[in-house]
Amino acid sequence: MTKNSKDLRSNCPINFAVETFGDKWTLLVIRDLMFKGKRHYSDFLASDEKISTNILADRLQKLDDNGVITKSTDPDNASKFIYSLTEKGQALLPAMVEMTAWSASYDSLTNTPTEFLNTYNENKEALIEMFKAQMTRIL
Amino acid sequence: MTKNSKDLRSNCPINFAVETFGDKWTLLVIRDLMFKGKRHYSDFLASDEKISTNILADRLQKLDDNGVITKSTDPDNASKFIYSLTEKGQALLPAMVEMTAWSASYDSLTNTPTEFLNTYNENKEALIEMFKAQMTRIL
DNA sequence: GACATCCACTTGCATTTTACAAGTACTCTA
DNA sequence: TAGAGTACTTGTAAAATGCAAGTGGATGTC
Repeated sequence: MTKNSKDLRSNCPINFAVETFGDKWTLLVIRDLMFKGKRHYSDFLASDEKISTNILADRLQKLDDNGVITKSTDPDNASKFIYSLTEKGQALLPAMVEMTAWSASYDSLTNTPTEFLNTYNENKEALIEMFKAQMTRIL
Repeated sequence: MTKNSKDLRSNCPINFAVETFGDKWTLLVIRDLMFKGKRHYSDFLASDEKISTNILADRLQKLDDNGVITKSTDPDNASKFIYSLTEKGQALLPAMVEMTAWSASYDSLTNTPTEFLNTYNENKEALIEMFKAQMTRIL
């Protein structure tokens, strides 16, 4: 098996998505990068869902392998690394917004601000553009 | 723990999505219902990714528990069951379309028709409406 | 009305993945 | 140069998954 042979179960796009982020943790890391401005290993560890350190290390490695994030040394502190979304990772924004809208609609306990759904319903594309601009500022 | 206590790791909408369909199989079942017109247990078993029967039974049960699908007896054959998407399940369509568009853009081996991305880029909402109409016809 | 078949599972068990706790190597800070 | 911080790795128990086989209630066939 060569490095580029991904050996997926099928070439269905939904399966590609599942094989990239279909587990209990990967989307939470992407969320932290995309919406919460987290960049350092310890930032992800500190998230509410309490990812364990070995799983975090594994997921960051896989996201890097899959070209969704990149890892670089922090210019402000050589003992730290900065993780950030690649263009491929940033391109998940519309999917993330749709998942958020779905959960906000069906989870009675959601912490999503009501303004999110309002804006989503009024002008979905504007909402996505707003997050895109925010993401660009963060990265 | 009562029946309605879901005991989620957090109330973040992305986490709600992850806890609903964040595993290697659930989205594939939803895909089969949403885009492939599959309805019977044996249809899901026959999908390319080769889900095993105990996992399928488990995922169908969980999707039912979570109100994403319903199970009813097939009027044409009393020994068969029909699984179908609830309104909550159908509401995942925009997220599924976005995931498909993402995979179609970044998976060089994708089997997504090129027409999908063309239509997506030209008029995303029309694409979603088209699939919504197709879904209504299927169900 | 017995008998095989179909369908939707369930069960048992080996393998893989995940969770939790502890430890390590490298870097920065005083 | 001692101590703290950061990003991991390692060990191991628990849980989830994969695979093969079995079960029980219709259904169809003679």
